[in-house]
Amino acid sequence: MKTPPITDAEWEVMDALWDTSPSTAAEVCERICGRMQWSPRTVKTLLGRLVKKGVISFTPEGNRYVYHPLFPRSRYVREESKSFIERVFGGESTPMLVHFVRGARLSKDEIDELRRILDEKEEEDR
Amino acid sequence: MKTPPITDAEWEVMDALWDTSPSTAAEVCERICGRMQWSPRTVKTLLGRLVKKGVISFTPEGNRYVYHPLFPRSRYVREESKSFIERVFGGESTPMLVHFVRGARLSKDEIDELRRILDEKEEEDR
DNA sequence: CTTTGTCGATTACACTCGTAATCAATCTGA
DNA sequence: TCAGATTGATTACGAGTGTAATCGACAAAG
Repeated sequence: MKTPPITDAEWEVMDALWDTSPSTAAEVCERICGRMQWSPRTVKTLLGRLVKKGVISFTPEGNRYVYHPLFPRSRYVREESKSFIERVFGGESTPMLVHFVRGARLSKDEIDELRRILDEKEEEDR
Repeated sequence: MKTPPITDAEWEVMDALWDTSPSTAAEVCERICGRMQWSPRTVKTLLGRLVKKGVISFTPEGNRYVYHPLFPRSRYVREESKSFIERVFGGESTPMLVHFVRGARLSKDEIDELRRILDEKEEEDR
């Protein structure tokens, strides 16, 4: 099943749900309405749209709905990454890596971690 | 000067312009209308919007305009990257690097190149 | 000169997004 | 039991987007 595309505002809601689910609209709002300066209505609208898109689902519980994601976050990370790399680096992920590693500010530890990962990759390649 | 945000369709046009500029509307269309299945009208609309946004400019030449970008591509790459990392990795670029290096398929040469970059970074950090 | 094609400018139009208000049903506290 | 709070559903509405068509000016062709 293909993941439906979601917008910026919807990501915000999804992040709350991926973080803790299932959650009611009120619970989601509690986690993001402050930071986003959103009315609870806005959150409900977004939840409704996400349901209609098939990105989340819900279970009625008393008079309210308890919402839960239908896809793991990693799935969306993968797709967002793909379209980002596609658009900005023409689909080539190695130049992208070079670009970012070159531009990153990295501590000694982080540099070592990346070296370790490269070592592993070299291993498994053989 | 802050770069105005541009949409997906506008990126397509910008890519053509970054690739070869200055260019007339017809030249841009020649490069992308086929792939995008766009009418030349569409390209002209987009060029007009980009001008109005202040992303490109033009010089009248005879009865037509010759368009050119006002910002280098790298500038937009930087900003797109920032908002992507913001959204998907919560602004933390090191976890992002780890994620991508881990997931990449890299040749021996590419692994070595990345090692070299890491070495350089270690140098300059000291 | 007149016709025909092309240019940029203006206008179109349905769809999406962000941001909510309203409404009908239902729960809850007094 | 009854008024107020809360829920999801429906509706709103301006700005932005994708995708063009139309219009008036001008240039090239005949």
